[in-house]
Amino acid sequence: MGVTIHDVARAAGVSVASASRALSGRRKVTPEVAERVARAAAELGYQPNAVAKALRDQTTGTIGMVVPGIGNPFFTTIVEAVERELQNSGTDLLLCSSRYDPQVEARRLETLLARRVDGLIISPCDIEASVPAVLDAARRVPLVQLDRHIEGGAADWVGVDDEAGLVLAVEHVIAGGARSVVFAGSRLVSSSARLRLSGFERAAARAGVEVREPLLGEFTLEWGIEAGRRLLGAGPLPDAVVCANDEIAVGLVRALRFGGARVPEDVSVVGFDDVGHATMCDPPLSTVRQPVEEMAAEAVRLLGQVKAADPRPAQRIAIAPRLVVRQSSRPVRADAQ
Amino acid sequence: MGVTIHDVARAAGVSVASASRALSGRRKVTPEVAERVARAAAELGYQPNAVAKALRDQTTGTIGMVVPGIGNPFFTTIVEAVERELQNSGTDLLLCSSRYDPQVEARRLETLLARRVDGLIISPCDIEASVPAVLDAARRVPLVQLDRHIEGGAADWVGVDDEAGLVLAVEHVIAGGARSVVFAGSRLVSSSARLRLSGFERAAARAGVEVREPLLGEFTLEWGIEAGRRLLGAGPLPDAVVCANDEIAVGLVRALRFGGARVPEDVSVVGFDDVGHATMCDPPLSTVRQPVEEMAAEAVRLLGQVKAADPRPAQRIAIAPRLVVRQSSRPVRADAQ
DNA sequence: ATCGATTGGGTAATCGATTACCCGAGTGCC
DNA sequence: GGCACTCGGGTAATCGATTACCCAATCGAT
Repeated sequence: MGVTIHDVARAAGVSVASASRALSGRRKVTPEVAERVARAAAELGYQPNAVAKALRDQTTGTIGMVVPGIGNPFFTTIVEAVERELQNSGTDLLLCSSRYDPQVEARRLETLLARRVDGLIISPCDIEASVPAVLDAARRVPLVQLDRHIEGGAADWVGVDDEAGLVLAVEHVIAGGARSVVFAGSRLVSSSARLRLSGFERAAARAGVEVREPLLGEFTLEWGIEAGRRLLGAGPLPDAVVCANDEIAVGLVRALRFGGARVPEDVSVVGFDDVGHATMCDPPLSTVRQPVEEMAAEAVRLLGQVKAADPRPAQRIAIAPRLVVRQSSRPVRADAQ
Repeated sequence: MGVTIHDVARAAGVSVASASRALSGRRKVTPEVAERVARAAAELGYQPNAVAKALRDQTTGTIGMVVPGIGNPFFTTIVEAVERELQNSGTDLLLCSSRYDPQVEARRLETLLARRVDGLIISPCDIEASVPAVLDAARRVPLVQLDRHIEGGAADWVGVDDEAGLVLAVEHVIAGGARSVVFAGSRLVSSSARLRLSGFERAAARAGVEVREPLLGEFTLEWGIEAGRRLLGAGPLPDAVVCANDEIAVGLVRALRFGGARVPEDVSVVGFDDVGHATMCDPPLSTVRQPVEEMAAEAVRLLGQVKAADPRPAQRIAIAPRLVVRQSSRPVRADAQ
């Protein structure tokens, strides 16, 4: 363990400078030297020490990513997309989970900064509580928020247009004939949770349909099941339930069916995200697709342009979502509208 | 950006040695010096450079983990468990996905080694093709295999006793009255895939029941659905299907029900893993539970003991799985056996 | 008073790779 | 032949934190 460039240089009978130059090709050496160094490196199994290189170059070839949790399939999908995107540029990803806890999130950011990552991509777990840690990090290193963001708009962000997505979903169920709608989402702790609710409310109000009290819990299958139970226990069902993500929608459909309701005949259900198993549940879920690949590519591209403590105004790139109609919502009626 | 210990020392009016000692507490300094250094560090917002520290100490406080993919809920669960386990010792996790590709896996190992991780935890994607990269890595740094492993037994391993788990599952469905059984698993590219099949075959042969041709594909929901379709298209259903993981089982149940078969009345279905949504599908899935927390704890503990190129024989720690009976399998009949 | 030990602080080496800087040899041109 | 360049190689500084080593001051004991 621990073959250094000095060992290679000695074995090749040249100076460390020549060895380094031969290996990196950043300055010319005679073919003779190049040959000897290459042979020595191969024989000794030399592998450059990335730590030393990072110290000298003041750059680690690493970017840090912090997401609320990797249990949620949306985040695993976006992590994979970011990793794929980075691979092209030879940078590695240090992945951390904040476990939906702003304190853990702040600690993870600290250690990523101590490890001198070249940049950060973060989906802040809490729209308010995450503010100080995120702004502090953005002051020290290029940072881009992906999907979720903190309030105030002071840091760059790439994500889907949450409000527009919910408008699509609401207009779709109304076009299918729904006269009463309800929103099943998450407590309003994240930007996604808030914007999706407000998009829902705006579209529903504009359409003039009956709007029930929203059901707010977690972004999980469990909460979807619970929300379905509550709907069943609260008198006549609404015509449509619009959910803040697919997990909730899948759980909700399951609970409604278990309680004897038919989907979509009695109730239309629409999800959000279109990752994971939306195509493979029963019935296949109508949902709003987030363009995950595009978001990841855009985040990486933007990260390359951002500088730490950038004085220029923060960019906010909202990518348009797309409605994907499957079988959990009633088809659009010819006489609608 | 870039406050160094020299800056702190200058601001405090002491040498870098004193500053370092005051901050680390590894040698005594006068209260006066301690106070001035602490104040200077706080005022300047000093944060030690982990890269420089790693170079000097020859240890990075980081361990690398390579799993086949984070789309599979079993791996996300085990990653989370390992991360929790490591957090206590203050070490960070560099997580990589091999995407089920031995070449990608080898490259990821290379970069983790270049970054001088203090250890590696790996679930090798291919029982044969992963051999050279894993053995090479084990020669250079402490390495523990978790869950999957390479053939030959040359590297340490922690996991569940796959064969024993399948025996539990088979004996359970037979106790429930099954006279014909089939295995739905994955192509035999990983140790898990092979051992689970062999456990199945051994138990079924011993019980003397009819054994159909196994269905081998991927560890995914999609493959479970496909496997279910194939069963439906191949004449009379077997009494029981034992699956290599829960994803397959959930997909298979869905396909069978869609095709009109009743679970568990017509067919018993048993999964493996008991992570993710086994409790929340319909019907709740009977499965073999992997003690993920315990496996993660054991892997981290073992990693602390392993040395690179350890001459002592490799350890193989197989933790006993536990059968969890829910509603996808017929209950054990009083008259059985 | 003197000697040895202890205490606390400073200087500089160290980790490994890169590269600024310097130097000698060779080349081309007048 | 002499001058200006180019080319390729070597020496040592650099990145930042830690610590081996050294030194001065103080204290206690004889």
